[in-house]
Amino acid sequence: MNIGQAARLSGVSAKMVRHYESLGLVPGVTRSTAGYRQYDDATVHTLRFIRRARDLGFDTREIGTLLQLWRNKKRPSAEVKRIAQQHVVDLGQRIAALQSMQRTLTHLARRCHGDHRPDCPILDDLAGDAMAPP
Amino acid sequence: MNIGQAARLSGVSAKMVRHYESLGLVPGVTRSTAGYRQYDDATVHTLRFIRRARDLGFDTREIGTLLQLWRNKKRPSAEVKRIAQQHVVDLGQRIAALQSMQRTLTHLARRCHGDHRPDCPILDDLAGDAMAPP
DNA sequence: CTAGACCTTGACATGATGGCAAGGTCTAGA
DNA sequence: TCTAGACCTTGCCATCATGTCAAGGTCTAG
Repeated sequence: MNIGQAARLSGVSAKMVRHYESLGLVPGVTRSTAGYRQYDDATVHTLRFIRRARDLGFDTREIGTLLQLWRNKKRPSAEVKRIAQQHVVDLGQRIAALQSMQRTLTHLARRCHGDHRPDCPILDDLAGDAMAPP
Repeated sequence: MNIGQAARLSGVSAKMVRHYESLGLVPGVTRSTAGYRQYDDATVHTLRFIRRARDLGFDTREIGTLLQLWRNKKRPSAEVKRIAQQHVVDLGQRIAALQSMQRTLTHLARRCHGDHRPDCPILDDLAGDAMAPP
């Protein structure tokens, strides 16, 4: 099958299929006489794996490692688990950072009148004139 | 003062000071005869404003708007509040997406033995062989 | 034979930031 | 006065995952 169909079946855009190939995540593709990439079900399966891993927030480096482990029938599951747990920690840090921003902004917005008047604790905070706690 | 000192005082790297200038976030800088950018306290104040806004996750477009409002003494605070609240919503969406990933991965990792054996629900999930719920 | 769908490569853009390189300038100390 | 070292300038490249566009080749159904 051609790249378009592989893309449709896997949920990965044709562009990204080529990109993953250039990164070495998908093994060497065979080509038709005209130079078209030819895919089989196994490759589509790999692409779906990549897609799912991306959806879970893994970056391409991590996905490369996961693919190796997936292919290695003698892998120790501990290694997979370690990667997953590290990723859970990373996600937690990113979540915490965003939550901290959100908390601050929510508090500031609550104290802002939000009418035609110009005075605004949000701008005051950004400008560094932090008010004393109430 | 030169760019290095302005950078130190504002917490914005010299590189980014120049970048914000190119984006028009900081007003035209005066130059010394040798071509060095010269800054005053007002500009440092603006740079601190930008830094704080970045720390709260605003992108440069939003920061541009916030700066305009900050400079406009007749601004309606409602407009600032609207931007802040929209940003809170955006943050919420990003947080939710990350939390969803984190939840999924945490569940999968919990079910993974994490020892020398190769079978691993994490890889099974990525490969699409989702197991039926227990 | 041809229109239209599909494929190829390659270049450029995003957004915020870092790094490097080649060259000019300023300042304190010998 | 010379000089080392710190500082400044511009400009280009890289990141990361993804999209878009362009110019050109190929395939297929009518």
